[in-house]
Formats: sequence, C-alpha cells, structure tokens
Amino acid sequence: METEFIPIDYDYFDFESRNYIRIFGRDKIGRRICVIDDFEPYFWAILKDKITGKKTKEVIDYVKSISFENKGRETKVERVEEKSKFFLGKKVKALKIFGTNYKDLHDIADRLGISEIEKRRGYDLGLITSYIIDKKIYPMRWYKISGDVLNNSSDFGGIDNIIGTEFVIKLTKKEEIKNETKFSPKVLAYDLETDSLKPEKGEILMISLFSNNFKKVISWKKKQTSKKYVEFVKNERELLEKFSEEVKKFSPDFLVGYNSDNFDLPFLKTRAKILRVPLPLGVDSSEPKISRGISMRAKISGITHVDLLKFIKTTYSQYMQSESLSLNEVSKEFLKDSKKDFEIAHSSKVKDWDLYFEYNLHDSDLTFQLFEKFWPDIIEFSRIIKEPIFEISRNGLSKQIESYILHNLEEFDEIPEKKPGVNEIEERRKRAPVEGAFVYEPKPGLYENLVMFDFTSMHTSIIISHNISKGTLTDSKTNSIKSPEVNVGGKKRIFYFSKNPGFFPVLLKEIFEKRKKFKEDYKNNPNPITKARSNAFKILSASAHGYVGFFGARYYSWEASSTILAFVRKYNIETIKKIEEAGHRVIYGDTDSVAFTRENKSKKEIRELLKKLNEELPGVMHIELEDFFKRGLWVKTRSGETGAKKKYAMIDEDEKIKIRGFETVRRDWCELSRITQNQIIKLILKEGNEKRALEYLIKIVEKLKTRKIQKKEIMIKSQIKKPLESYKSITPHVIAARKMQEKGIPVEILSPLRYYIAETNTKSKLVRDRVKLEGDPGEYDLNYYLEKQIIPSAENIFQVFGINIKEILDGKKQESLKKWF
DNA sequence: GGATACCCTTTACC
DNA sequence: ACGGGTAAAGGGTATCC
Repeated sequence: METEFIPIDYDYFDFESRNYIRIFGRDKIGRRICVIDDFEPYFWAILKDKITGKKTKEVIDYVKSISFENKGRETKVERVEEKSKFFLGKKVKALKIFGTNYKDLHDIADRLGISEIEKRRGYDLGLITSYIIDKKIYPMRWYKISGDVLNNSSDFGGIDNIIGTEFVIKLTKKEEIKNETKFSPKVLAYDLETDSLKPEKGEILMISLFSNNFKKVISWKKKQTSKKYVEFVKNERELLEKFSEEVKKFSPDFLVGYNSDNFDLPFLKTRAKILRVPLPLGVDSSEPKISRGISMRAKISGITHVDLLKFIKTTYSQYMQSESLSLNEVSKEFLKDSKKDFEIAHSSKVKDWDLYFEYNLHDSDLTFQLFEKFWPDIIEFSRIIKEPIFEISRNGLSKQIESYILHNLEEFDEIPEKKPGVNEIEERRKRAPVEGAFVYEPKPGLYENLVMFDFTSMHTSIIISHNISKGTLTDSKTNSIKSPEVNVGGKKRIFYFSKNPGFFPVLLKEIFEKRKKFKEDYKNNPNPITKARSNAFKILSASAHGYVGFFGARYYSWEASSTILAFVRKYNIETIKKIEEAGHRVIYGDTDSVAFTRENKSKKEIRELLKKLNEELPGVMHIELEDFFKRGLWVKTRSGETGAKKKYAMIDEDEKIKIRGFETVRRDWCELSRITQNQIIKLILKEGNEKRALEYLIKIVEKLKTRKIQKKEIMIKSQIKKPLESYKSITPHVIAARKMQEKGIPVEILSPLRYYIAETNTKSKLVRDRVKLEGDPGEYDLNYYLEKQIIPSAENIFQVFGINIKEILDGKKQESLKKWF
C-alpha cells in the first residue's frame, strides 16, 4: 500500500526482545493510520587517543562478544562499526555499537569499562528521539510512505487487532513531500467538574467535550435541563464509560485540556480505579499513563494529550500580559472571552444546574479556541525542534533547545554529550552563581528628549561572535579568544575559547539568522504561521544563554556562562562610555540597553552615532535604536538616596507610554494605588510638569477619606508559591490563604488570593491581623490604604519635583497647598 | 518596649 | 530539579539597648 502520511504521535513496543516504533498519524483524506517501523538502537564508545588498529580490532571483538539476559530479554551487541567522529569538537575514533533493545544499551555500556574506551555516549537520548534522529521521520511533516498493511495478521503478536486505526502499516519506504504543510487536525477539548480537588474525596459531576460543530456535556447528578447538549447517564461509572466511548467515537488526534496533566486526567484515572471501571482511552484501548516527575504528564496511546496550560506556561508566559495563567485570564488576553460567571459550589448546594452545565461546556469551548489560537505555534515548534507535540507542548525552554541541538548534531559528526547524573548536578549547583549583568544607577529626575539603544539578542550574539561554548573552551592561549576578567572565588581569571567554530555557536548562528529571516518574513507577510515561526526562533534564540548556565544541561558550562555575562557587562559599560564621550548624558541602562539625553543633536546625528557604535562591534553583534522619547521619569528608592533601578516611565513621540517596574505594573498592589500612580505618571509625562498630577492625587485621597472608594479597588492580589505549611514567615497573604482554606476553598500552589486590610478592633499592630477576604464584610482600613498604598506609590514621584506630598496631605503646609488652588 | 537590621516573600526587568 | 541574576519593596522576626 502507498499513501501520504503525517506523523503525529510516537510510541514503541517490544516484540521478541526488539524495539518497534508505532507512529500514529493521518493520510490526506483524514484516515487514521498507525505505521510500524523497526529500529536498530545504538550508542557510541569513544576510544582513547593512542589506540592502534590492532588493538581496536581486539576491542571490537570483545564488544561483539557481549551477550546477556536482562529483565527476561535475550540481549546482545548485534554489530559494531568503527567511525571517525567528533566529540565536543575534538576529532575522535569511535565505535558505533548496535544492541538488541534500546533499554539495554545502558547495561551494555556498563560492561565496557575497559581501559581502551574513554567514554560511552548516546544511550540516554530517549528511544523515540533516537529513532527520529536515526530514521528522519519527523513529526508534523508529510511523507509518501509505502508498506504492508497488517490485516488480521499474527505479525508482532497480532498487534493490528488491538489498534483502532483504519490501517496498520509495516513501513518499507518513505519519502518527504517537500513544501507541503497544510494539515487540519481533529481536536477535542474536555473539562471536568468535580465535588473536590482530590479524587478520593469527590465525585465527577460532569464532563464537557467541545470541537468544531460538536458540543456535549455528560452528567448524572441532576437529570433535568433545558440545554440540548446535555446528555444524562445513570451514575458516575456510566459517566466514565460514556466519556471513553465519546472519545473513541470522535477519534481525535489531540485531546486537549487546561491543567489536565495535573488535574483532569489523573482525576479520571483515579475515579475509574475507585469505581472499578475501565478507562480505555488509548487507540489500543489502553488506560492513560500518568508519569510522576517534578510535574505529572498524562499520556494516552495514539492520541496526543495536550495540557495547554503547560505549553503556555513554559513557552509563552514571559511574553504575556495576563496577570495569571488561569483559563479565565488567558482567555481574556487571547480570545477576548472569559469564563462564565458561576460560583462553584458543592453539588448538594448547586441551585442553577443549567448554568453549571453551561459553565462546564464553556471551559471546554475556551480550551478549544485557545488550542486553535496556539496551533500555529505548536506545530511550528514541533517541526523546528523535530520532537512530537506531546513533548514540545510540555518541555521547558532548556529541553527545547537541547532537543534542537540533539537533532542537528549529525551535520557536525558530533557524538552527543550525556545528561548530568545526580552527583554532577549536585556539584554544579554547589558552584558559585554566575555573576549577572550590569545595571546603571539612574539619576532621578524628569528628562526631555531621550533616546534608547539596545543590543539585539545580546547574549546569543556574544556566544556566536566569540565562539563561546563548553566544547570550544580551551587551555591554549594561541588561536583563541580571551574572556574579560571573571571573578572566581575572589581571584580574577581569564578563560580562552578556540577560534575554530564550535558546533554550538554555529548552530546558534543558524537559529539567529533564521530568526532574522522569519522576522522579516513576518513583517512582509503577517499571518499566524509566519508569526509563529518568527516567535519560535525568537524563543529558541533567547534561551541559549540560559541553557548554557542551567545545571541540568548536557552542554552546561560555568566558564562559558561566566564569560558570556562578563562580555555582556563589558559591552554595556563600553557603550555607555562611548555615548557619554559623544556628548550625551546617560540616564539609565539595564543589561543590554542604554537610555540617554539627545542634547542638541538631531535624529540624523543619533543614527550616525548608532552606525559608528555598530561598526566597532564584532561578529553578529548589533545595537538598534529602540525609540526616541519625548520624556522619561526616574525616581529614588523608597529608602535611601540612590536612584531606583528597574523602575522608569517614558513617553514616545506618538504619546505611547512605557512603564517598567513601578507599582502600576505590580500585581501585589491594590488597583487603587496602581490606577492612581498610573494616572500620575501619565499626567506628568504628557504635561511635562506635576501640577495636574498633584490635583488628581488630592482628589483621590479625598475620595478615600470620605470612603467613596469601591471595595473592588482596594483588593490586594497575591499568590501562594509553595505548600502553605512551609512558610517560615506568616505574612498577610499566608493569612488570606489560611482563611480561604477555613472556608473550604482549596488553596494550591499558584492559587490566586484576594484580600483587603480592614478596620478591626484588634490591638495588634500586625497587618496580618487585619486581613479579610474579598467577600468578608467590613470597612477598609483608611489609614493603611493611605499610608501603605497611596502615599508610597506617589511620594517618590513628587519628590522628583521637590514636593513632599505627606506634608501637603497632612495640611501642614497650607501655604504650598494654596499655591495649587 | 521600641528601634532597627535582617530575613522571608512576591513580583518585576532583562 | 526542569532558563538565570539583579532589584525593589512590604511585612515579620530577631536582637539590641
């Protein structure tokens, strides 16, 4: 049989001790196909330098003789090839050792502790990754495949009889169809409503399913509704059965939930176990498998289970405005839609079941829409990184970049480095932290006519331009690049990096250039696909330095990471100096940026200065003009006399305001302070003086004092970041969380908290003794909101103009107050 | 018993 | 344990006199 095929999900099975890969995907007319392929697992043994040809033959003969039984499998070295390769950029002689079963490679490697073998590598990539690297059948790309259809065959123990796809094909040939990218997957979103967050303590009340032209809520507790999409079953057991049935009938490529790795799927599985009912969600009717690492991952055979929260969190949260990653906030930002208003209650207390059904369905609806929204990003990531969507939708940034490297080592003939073991990780973590970037201490004030320069992808361009990596680090002072001085345990040290291009900087250069190209593509042809591609390379490019300094990375290097940062500091400080020498006053700079006054220079002259600065930079390093600004505001720190770093506000020539670090942008300040400060900053930047801002402040204070401020505006928002019991310091937000628990509202890590500081008759001076939850009756503590919220957020701004707002508000300085009215 | 330095905690910037 | 260091800031806690 011959057909087109797009691989979506990969797994494997063993048959007669060998590994076989199952790839699930579709053909052009939407039929589900399972492709079975064989796989010859291998790893590398790197030989010591001076091993002679004769000795090599002896080693090969020894390696070939390895054969043993492992976990009931007959396993052995199948064959050995001698190859010339590179390891960390150094030329090496290596043996490519093929074993019977991937899972035994490590044990084979353990038997190779002989003096002629220097290192053993490549047995820890993961079976699927290894397979994809070897056979080059990449996820989410189209192939023309041919193979034999298994039909009621006894091959592989009759595997085709249990796989519920239209065809099961044993692969014989494949060829990529270039430039063919169009693919519309079948996507089903789902969401549970339960009586408890713990499956041992509460039943599943209903499950909603949502897709294109498909909506359904299955429920059992209440059996009357006006909603047509609700289907009732007898009890919770039938609910679970019905859910499996519906998923099977729909046959999705992607089953999508929100926080479903942690909640929905584990909950379903546990309830099924408690009720002793099967949950055959897999295409082979297998149960979902929950793996427990740092965080849980829920896998379903043949269907890619996507937990959208994880993808958004790891890959996109840093570029988002949402104040939390809740489905509600994220939907507001990306869909301009939000969850249905419904107060979740225990099923015994629910009054409006119709609304509950609607709420449940709408959650699936939002999840589905979000998946559609992020689909271009998800598929581009998978294509670029060459890992299945199950992986890329869950992996952190360091894993993404590492996968990209592993899939591209072949072009350099590089043998992969191994993952660090627990001891190695422990040692890396014990090392002194790498000294970070430089932040310029601003001189507080309101400035006119500003310019901001910044380095484009600074860390990445430094790695590329100076060939910095674990592999290029060398002892040799000739033909090498010198690092700036690095502080190592109080001593100044210099590191050297070879000038011979290393695979890591070269690969990064490819990413960097693709980033530039796709950014251009997006500008010229803006659409979700070009945007996603541009974004994916942006994210990969931006994560490179973090990867080098991450203790869990295969290509971690303290020396490389320290050198990158030393260069970051050096270039930033040098640029500041050069700008000052050109006659400008530098106001501020953080890591890769410099803000300075334009003085009497024209825009043209500024562009010429930029050009000159760029000519003096090496390699791909580049400074760009971020913008011209009409005005900018910098303030002092609350305590002390120094200028506050990471806090400033600027207005550009289109009146667009950029605010960084101020309380306005901090979620843990109440709305009243945030809005008030925001207005004050806006008025000052627009007017160029503080007059109207002060009038505004006085009005707000008056409103506060006469208790005309709405309750909503004084809520303080925060989050619990670790288990509630583990807090050493009992702060107001911990008290708020405890109060929520007392009310029976579950508090988990990252649970949003909303509380206010109330007037109470307690003698205690502690703020925490005045904490009340959002719904609790009470009056706000006027003094607290004045002294601890409004005044602090405004006073150092007015200080810039020599105004002490405390004195004005206290009425002590009637004279200066008169000046304003 | 009050002032203060320090620690814990969250959130932001790049 | 799952990208990092730098920084501001509030509130609690320990420590001093």
